Amino acid sequence: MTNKPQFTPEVLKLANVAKALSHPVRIFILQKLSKMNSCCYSGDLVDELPIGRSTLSQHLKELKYSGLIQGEINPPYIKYCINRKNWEEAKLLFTSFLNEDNAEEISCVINDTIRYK
Amino acid sequence: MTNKPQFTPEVLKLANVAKALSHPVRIFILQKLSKMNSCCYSGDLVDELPIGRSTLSQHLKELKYSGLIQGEINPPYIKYCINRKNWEEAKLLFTSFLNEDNAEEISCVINDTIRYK
DNA sequence: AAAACATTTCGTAATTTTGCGAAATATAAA
DNA sequence: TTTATATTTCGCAAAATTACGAAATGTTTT
Repeated sequence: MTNKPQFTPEVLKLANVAKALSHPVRIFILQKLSKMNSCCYSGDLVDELPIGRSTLSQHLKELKYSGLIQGEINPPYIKYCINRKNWEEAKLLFTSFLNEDNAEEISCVINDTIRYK
Repeated sequence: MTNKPQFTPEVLKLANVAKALSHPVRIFILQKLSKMNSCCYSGDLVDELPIGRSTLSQHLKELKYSGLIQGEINPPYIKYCINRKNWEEAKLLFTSFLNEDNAEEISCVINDTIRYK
């Protein structure tokens, strides 16, 4: 009879982002792509990573699925870039999670603008 | 022939912390414990989570293994608290990773317009 | 049209993760 | 000493993750 509680959407989102970041290959890719105006091709990345092409492709697929990156088809290449909107959202989520212990200033986002109370 | 590169210790550490955070149960626990002076008993947590006791115990074990929490034996209870030192280190690692995009651009795309139409 | 190229998808295998209930451990209370 | 309590460990099963090479897809170049 004791109803088991559900996770809040925020907790679920955080866990999903963390899962996307939970492999060295994916950390490496995001570290690269998150830098300003940086985009990459799968073929460039594979030379910098200790994995094969098809495995890299799977990691890129996962990052795409998580929304953190996007692939722009530019035949016969695919140009991968960070998805700025989702990346910023993930950053915000994580930053507030990591600083919940010492937050004294409350911030909120309205219409994509960060406002401080 | 082409020597495959290794991951830097920083990338490996980040991936490990992210893995520790990659499950809603573990996010929930850390969210709780990271608040100032907050500690919990396994029995308190299980009522707030949609999993059984033995499963919770496994998640706690994993968080302990990752170094983010610690368990103080307080018979017959075990009091779980954040490991402040490691938590702060993880926060620092993550914060700088998430804000690397403000750093200098390193792009692997050169002469995009010339090479690709 | 054929060959070369960039990348993904498929099929498969090994390993890890997640979850549960039962049993074990260890202490406290009766 | 028996019983109750708090928690973990064990044994198991289902599902997910990671990795690879081969084959497939689609685009250029020759």
